[in-house]
This record gives sequence, structure tokens and C-alpha cells, in this order.
Amino acid sequence: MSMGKSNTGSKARGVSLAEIALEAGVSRMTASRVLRGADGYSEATKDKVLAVANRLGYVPNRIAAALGSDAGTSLVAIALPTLGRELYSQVLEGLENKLTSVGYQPIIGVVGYDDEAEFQWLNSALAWRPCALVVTGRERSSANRTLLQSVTVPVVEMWNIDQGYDQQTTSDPLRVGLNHRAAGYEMGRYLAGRYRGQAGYVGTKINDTTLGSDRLAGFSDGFGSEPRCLILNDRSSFYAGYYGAEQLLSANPSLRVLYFLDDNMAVGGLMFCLQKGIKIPGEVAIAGFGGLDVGSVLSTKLTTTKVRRLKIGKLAAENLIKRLNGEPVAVMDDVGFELIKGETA
Amino acid sequence: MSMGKSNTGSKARGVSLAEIALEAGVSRMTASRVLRGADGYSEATKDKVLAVANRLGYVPNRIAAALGSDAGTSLVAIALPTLGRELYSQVLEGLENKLTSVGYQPIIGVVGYDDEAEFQWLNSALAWRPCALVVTGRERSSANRTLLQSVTVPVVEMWNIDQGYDQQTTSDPLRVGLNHRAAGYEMGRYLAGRYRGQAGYVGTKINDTTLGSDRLAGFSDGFGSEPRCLILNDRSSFYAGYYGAEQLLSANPSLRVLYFLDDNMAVGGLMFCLQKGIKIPGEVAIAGFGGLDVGSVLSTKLTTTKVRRLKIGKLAAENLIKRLNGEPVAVMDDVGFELIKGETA
DNA sequence: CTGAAAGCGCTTACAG
DNA sequence: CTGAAAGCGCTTACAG
Repeated sequence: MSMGKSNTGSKARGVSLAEIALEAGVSRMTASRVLRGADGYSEATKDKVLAVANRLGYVPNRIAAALGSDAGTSLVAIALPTLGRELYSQVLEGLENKLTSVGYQPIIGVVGYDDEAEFQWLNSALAWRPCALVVTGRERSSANRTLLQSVTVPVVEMWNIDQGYDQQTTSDPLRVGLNHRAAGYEMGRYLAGRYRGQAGYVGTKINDTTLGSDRLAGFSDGFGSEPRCLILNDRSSFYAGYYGAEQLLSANPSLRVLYFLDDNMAVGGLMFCLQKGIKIPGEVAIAGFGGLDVGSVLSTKLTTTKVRRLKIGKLAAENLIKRLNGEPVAVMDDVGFELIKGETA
Repeated sequence: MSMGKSNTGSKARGVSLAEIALEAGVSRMTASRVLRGADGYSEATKDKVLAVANRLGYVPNRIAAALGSDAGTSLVAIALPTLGRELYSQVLEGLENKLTSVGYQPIIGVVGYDDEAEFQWLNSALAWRPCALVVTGRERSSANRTLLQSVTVPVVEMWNIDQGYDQQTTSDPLRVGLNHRAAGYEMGRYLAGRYRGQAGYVGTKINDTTLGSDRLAGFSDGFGSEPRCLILNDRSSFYAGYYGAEQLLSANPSLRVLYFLDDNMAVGGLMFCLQKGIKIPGEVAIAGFGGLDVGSVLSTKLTTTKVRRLKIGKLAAENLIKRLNGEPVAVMDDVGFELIKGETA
């Protein structure tokens, strides 16, 4: 006796090329050619095959196609540090849009800032023989560097282009992003020019990895003195900024400038100050990073560094596609950043 | 003459099972067994094979494995409406975490609220023979409904469980989410109990699809009268809320209550009111939806409906996994919601 | 324009 | 515990 659908986990093999070839009265090769859009068949056979395929509800099997062909898959493996932060989700959105629009399939993994997790994930992703890899530009363990170098498909590093700026060769990886150190430096200079006194910084870390450390280093240089740092062991959020500002200011009441990991945290810090009656920027100047949407609705506009996040994703995809097509492509693409002189600093 | 790496796009075939079998002096079958972790081999051969595999840097080919086996792939196809909204990105995060932790690979696609785009994407994803499908619960075209029903793998609908609540059979799709109509209704009731007068609603639409329409309908019922609606043709954002509040209030100065598509928009609206000196909630009461992080740092806490977004993703993944394992699973999983009685309404 | 043969790298189902 | 045979659903490279 036979049941209706059964979800036993065993593969339900659908209509195959062979079946439609049989039904259409042609060879598998001919059917393959028309279904795949290659050339070498008459209009008549084309119509015949397409009609049958349509009638039978044929869904091509990319797995078999990938195995049978030299061409490589349409899978692009993307390893992200996190999905939760607005900063990254928009980069991914730009990437995904462009990639799927030209027929690639993104496989994504969230690997945090954990070398071991990244290593594991890359290996399991590689088992699907992706045609390209997208990772975040950052310092990584030598095992991971070796893995990425040994890979035969193009890899692009997004977001961060600071690392190894000079020893960049003309080959892989492709880099698309901005110089975070320079962004931090510029903000430091700007604030140093307007305020005297001590600066503070509120950021976060995950598993001993301090996020945005390049910006912090740049800021320190630019401002001209080491800021008092509070690195929370937490995810970036409005609340983390609020809490961090409270802690840092109560420990260092004389701070004149507060720089944050990102805009959301900066807004949290701003809210704290406003609620405590601290004058912004009269008593404390506040700056963020990212140019996130929230900054635009505040009564005192946030001073920040604006980054075109969608563009980073889009450009990363475009450069990858060029590389896959064998077209010339910039090995390093700097999308830059823009200092927004708001009213909080 | 031979070059170093070449990225010509042609597949660089790596070490194969056959090679490691040869090198280890066993048959391909035996090598396959140990590499795949099946049983039926001695410790000695196991060590021998593993050593060779390790030395040669063997990366198994899941594509070939999938084709050769009945077992179905480890690919899970996930179609999302958007990545940009915090509301969804956290659902995805929960899903992704759980799925990859047990060895599944998420393939994601952003299909907006566009039936045609969803249809296209599902078809191309299906060509990779995923072992499951994850989509957003919503009203869809009959073509898409038919496609989803004809599929032989489990499908789960996330986020929204309103549609077709009653005609739910014991089979697919699995549903995980909340009743948005009920959430809107509860908020409407709550506000109607505290404020007299006319309500307004600010939301957005994409391609003629009004987002959160179930909540709006519920709110209308609960409040007891149709709100004045402003549906912007834009993405949800702080600024859209700011702008929407400005427009709606200037056209309807007598509005007593303002309900928003989500918290970010509500905060934008709140900012507008505060900047105009409108007393909250004395003159206008404001409510959002989502329980997003931003609500927690405001000096006047936002009145909203809190939703456990990570949990939706996690539960969706867990139920899917149970189904794939043939274990019993709730066909409908309601994570509920919680009315947060803040200070803005 | 069309097709018969061989192969992609694995696994299943048998047989020892 | 181990292996030789056949097959998964396509495609490549030839030959007509």
C-alpha cells in the first residue's frame, strides 16, 4: 500500500532528464542541450522538449550538473561575524542582492570572531565546492590563513582593508571595504581640534576579540592621547552604550569626549547623558561610527563617520563576479567614509 | 609552462576518495566508511586512512555524496522578505545558529514580498535539492502555494501563523511564530481603555504589499474604530517613523493615539513629537511593535509588544530538525508576545 | 542538428 | 572487517 507524501527523510527523486528525453523522443544529450540553453538543436525539438519538461514539472538537478561538469558550482560561501548588527546585515543585503540577481546561490555561515568556528565552517562549506568565498577582513589564525590561501577559488575579504595593506600582491584575496584605522584617526583629529581634555571609548568584545580595534587605534593616534577604554563583554546595542557611558563616566567624571564602537551604542550613551542632565556637547562630546539610520531622528544630530554599507556588499559581489568571469578587477576597492559633523561633538 | 594558481573558473579537482584509498592501500569502500564515520572497519585501517586523508588535505565532496546517496542533502533553503529590518535579521540569526550547529547548511534568498521573485528563487533553490524549505508565513499567489505544496521536503513558515489557522492539517507546513492579529488587537484594546479619541497608524508597504496588515486589522478591531492610516512607500526606519508622524499629525491634528509598524518607526515618531513639544502621552500616545533594543534607552520607555525573535528562529530550526529526524513535532508553535506597558502610552 | 559512450566522486546493496 | 559492481543525474568530448 502507498501513502501520500512521506517525509521519511529519504530522497524523493523527481523527474529526471532521462524521463523527459524519453517522453520527448530525443536523446538525453539533446534534452540536456535545450534545457541548459546551449545551442545545437532545431526549433522543433526545442519546443517539444520544453513542452514535456513543463508538463512534467521538471526541476533540473544542479547537484548532478555540478558533478558532471567542469564549470564549478553557482554556490558562494559567505562567512559573517554576526547577523545581529545593523552594520553587517546591510553589507550582507548588498551582497545577496547582487549575487542572486546573476544566478549565484549564497550559502551563509555566522562564525563570530572565533577562528576555530570559522575554520570548521569554511571546511564544511568547501565540501560543497563553492565557486567563491567571502569572508570578513580581519586578523586570523595561521591555520585559517593557510586554509584561505590554499583554496583554488577566488576569495574576497569585506569590510576591513587595513590588514596587510602593503604586502598585498596582485592575486587573491580581493578586498572591498574601508580603512577603519583611517576613519578612527580622522575622528580623533576632528575632536582633538575642538575639545581639550581626556577622551573615553566604549566598545565591546566577543571571545577576547575587541571589535573595531583598528578604529580605536586610529582614534588614539588622531586624538593624540590614549583614551580611557571600557570594553564590554557583550553585544553592541543601544543599551550597551547607555550602560557603558554610565560606567565610564562615573569612573572618570572628567572625560570630555566619548567615542563609541558604533552609532547605536553612541545613541545609548547620548540618552544616558541627556537623562543625567549632562550637556552635549558642552560638557561631554559624543561620536559614533556607521551613519546608521537612528542618528537622523535625534534632536541633536549625531557626529559620526558614515559608511556606505550596502555599497560594500554590492561592490564585493561585483568584483567577485568579474573575477569569476576572468575580467580584470581591482584587487583592493576602498569605498571610503565620510565624517559627519553633527551636533553632539 | 605552468602558472601558479589560475582562476580561470574551471574546476580545480582536489584530492578524491579514490586517491586516498589508493594511498592507504584499501578499497574506496573502506575509505568511504571510515571517512564518513560509518562502522565496519578495524582501528588499524581507520588510523591508516585518516592519516592519509589528513596528510593529503582531503575535503569530502558533498555534491558527489549527495548524488550517490538516498539520504538527501544537508542544505536548507531559507527565503526571507528582507535582511535590513532588525525584526527579521534576529529571526535569521536564531535559525542559522541552530541549523549550522547540527550540520545543516543554510542557503538564503531575499525575495521581498514579491510572489514572482519568491517563485523564481524557490525554483532555483530547489534545484539544489535542499532537505527542507523555510519561508515567511504570508498570503501568497496560488502558483507559489501550489509549488510549496508539491514539494516533497518539509517546509516551515515562520513569523506569522495567522493565515489559514483553522484549515491546518496534521501535515506540512510547520508553523512557528505568533498571531499578529491578536497582538494588534491587544494593543488596540489597551489603548482604547486609556485614551479616547481618534487613532492613527503609520506603516510601510513594498510593491503594494502593506507590511503588518494583520496587526493593523487587529488593532482596528481592538481599538474599536478604524485608525487614520498613513502607509509609506518606503522601508521601515527611524526616519520613516519621524516623517510619517509629521505627515499624519499635520493632516490630522486631533489624533490622540499613534500606532506604528515597529519600534524603530515608533521611536522616530516619538522623536518628532518631542522635538515639536508635543506631550507624550499627554497629548499623543505612542506605541510600537517588536520590543527592539532601542526602546530600552529612551527616557520615556516605549509602549510596545515584545516578541522573542531569536526564539522564533531557534524553534523553527528545532522543529524542522525533529521533522527531518522523523520525530513527532508540533505542527503549529506559537511563541506568543508580551504587551509592554511603557511610558509613551 | 543529433546521439552513444564514458565519467564526475561518491554511496548503496551485495557478496565474501 | 573488506571489496567489486552498479548507479545517482547530469555533462564532456567525440562521432556522425
